[in-house]
Amino acid sequence: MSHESLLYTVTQLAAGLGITVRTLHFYESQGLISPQRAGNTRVYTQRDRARMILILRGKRLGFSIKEIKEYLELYDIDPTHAQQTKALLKAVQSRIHSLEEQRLALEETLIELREIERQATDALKTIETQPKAARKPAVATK
DNA sequence: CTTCTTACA
DNA sequence: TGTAAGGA
Repeated sequence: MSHESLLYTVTQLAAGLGITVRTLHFYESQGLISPQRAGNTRVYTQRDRARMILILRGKRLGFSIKEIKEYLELYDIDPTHAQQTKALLKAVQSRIHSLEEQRLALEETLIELREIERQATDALKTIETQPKAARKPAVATK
């Protein structure tokens, strides 16, 4: 396994992943990655890079740092990846369910807003149609 | 100039 | 996560 030695500096890895150095420091502070150190300077390995790719995907799909961290921890131990795969499936199904609930709530909100929009539009149409003489100002004109 | 930590937004 | 600050 001689390919496990490709190393990166913070700047290189950040650029390669399309993120900032600050982001790498952030995930490290959250315990999701733990790069080696050459003195006090961080040295990232291929493994760190692979983990970051998983982290970024998890974030993109809406998972919390905690959830992503738990998944990565399982990924480390269980070699067969059986346990983490089951956990992943569960988390993914949960996320799908959550998003579907949000979609339902969103659709109901849109229905209500469109109803209000319709009523307001009708009300204005009625008002604008009335002759000026028929309108009664709420406040007397100076 | 690059990197690191700490802290606040 | 961005940004700023201060040190190595």
